[in-house]
Amino acid sequence: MSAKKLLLIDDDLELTELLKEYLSPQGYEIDVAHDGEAGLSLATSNKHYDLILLDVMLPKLDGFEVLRKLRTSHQTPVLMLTAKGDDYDKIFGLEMGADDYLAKPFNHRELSARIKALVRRMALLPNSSVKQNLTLGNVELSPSAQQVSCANNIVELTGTEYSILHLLMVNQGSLVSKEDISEKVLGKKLAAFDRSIDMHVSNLRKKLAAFSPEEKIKTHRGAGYLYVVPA
Amino acid sequence: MSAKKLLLIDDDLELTELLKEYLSPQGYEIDVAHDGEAGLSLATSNKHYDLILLDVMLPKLDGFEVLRKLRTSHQTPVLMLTAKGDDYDKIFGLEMGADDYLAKPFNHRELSARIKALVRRMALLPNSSVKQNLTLGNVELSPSAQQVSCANNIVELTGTEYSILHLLMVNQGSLVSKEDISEKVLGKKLAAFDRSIDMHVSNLRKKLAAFSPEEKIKTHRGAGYLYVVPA
DNA sequence: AAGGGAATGTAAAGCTTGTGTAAATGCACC
DNA sequence: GGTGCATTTACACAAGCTTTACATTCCCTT
Repeated sequence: MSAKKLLLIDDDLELTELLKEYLSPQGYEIDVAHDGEAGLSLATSNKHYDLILLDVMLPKLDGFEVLRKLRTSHQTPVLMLTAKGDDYDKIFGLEMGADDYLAKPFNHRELSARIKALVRRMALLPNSSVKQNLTLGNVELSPSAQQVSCANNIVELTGTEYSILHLLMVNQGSLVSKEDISEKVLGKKLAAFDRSIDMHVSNLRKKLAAFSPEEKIKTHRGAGYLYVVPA
Repeated sequence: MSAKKLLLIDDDLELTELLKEYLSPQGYEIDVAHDGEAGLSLATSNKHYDLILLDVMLPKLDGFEVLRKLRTSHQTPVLMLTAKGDDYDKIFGLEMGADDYLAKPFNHRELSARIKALVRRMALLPNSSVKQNLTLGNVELSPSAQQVSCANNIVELTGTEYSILHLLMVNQGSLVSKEDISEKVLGKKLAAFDRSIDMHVSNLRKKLAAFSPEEKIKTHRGAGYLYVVPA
């Protein structure tokens, strides 16, 4: 198991130094950003952090904003930190997609335990360590670049289209319901008469068909979609 | 997506009732156990909870013990609750494999938010249910894809046809009445002069016959249908 | 053995509903 | 205000479930 990479986003220089010194010996690699913009840019870089520690009070872009923007493209676990022990803040952060929340001042051993719990849990996820390319037929999907090529042509996909294709390809040969797609890709329950998944699939098919005629995403009426690998 | 199943293990009857009433309307199915042994036994049953809420102070088997034993076989996410807000307890729980820790008395909205965060994160796991294929003779039925192949040809079936075939194959060698088929597949009682089951069976036979001549679905006049596997 | 009625087989028509997709709208970001 | 993407709206279409209609088969009765 390689060292886990953490990103610490906090403007308190004293605290970041302290945490760095405290966590490094525990086998973590730690990068630090001191404002929201720098943090977001690191978080969305190709460094692939295992966990982000995010302060709420930040210059340039506050913690909630960083989280919101991050979640439009990344699912990296986030542990939020805050000076305010305020319940409302906690709830807000968690609902926005944070995985945990700790109020300052915190017991450093509790922080360490919570980091460990999150990292441990994430390690159970598939592909968390190695993001390898996924090739099926003439479609190749590279998670590191969030890019797809089909018959050696680069296909320009939006983030959502990419995520749907990824989900379908990972579950290749198995049916994936629209409910599942909605929850895993859009992060919300599928509402009645919601057609957005259909639209994304439609666009996805159109883009893939431009380079590869054979049908890859099959519809199972009333059940969901299915990615089939051509024999 | 079906409702998330939670298991609440706590001996405080008042609290469990309260939580049940608070969480049920939010779309969770909640089972309750009032001591450690009952809780552990439910947790390790085949109910497959999405999340376990575990009190520390419990009769018969304390929360830490429940967690320790659970973790020898299961990875179900656990959120621990405790009357003591003591940091040492928190750290101990988290290090033992809990995913989160909340001290009583807690803000119910914070609990709700933390449950949501854990469930959301777990939903990113791949579909764990590994459904086994069912093969009889040269007919192979794959539940994950809701697809059937016969003599290695993919047979295009509608959802209803698939369900009927599945039902008949599961009950291979024994008779299945039209009443049963109607109730289990169509979800309604069979009405007099209703011919729709006959139609589905007719279409099913036609599609299977295209790849395999021998008769597979036999009619028992006045009784129902029967899937026979050739000797 | 023959006739008749009831259950079944199935083609075709009817009807409901999910799906494909263009276009409009909304929304955030620049 | 323009761009890019997600979502909603709208409508046509097609899939597939059910009904109808008639042919056929199977028993049961005589």
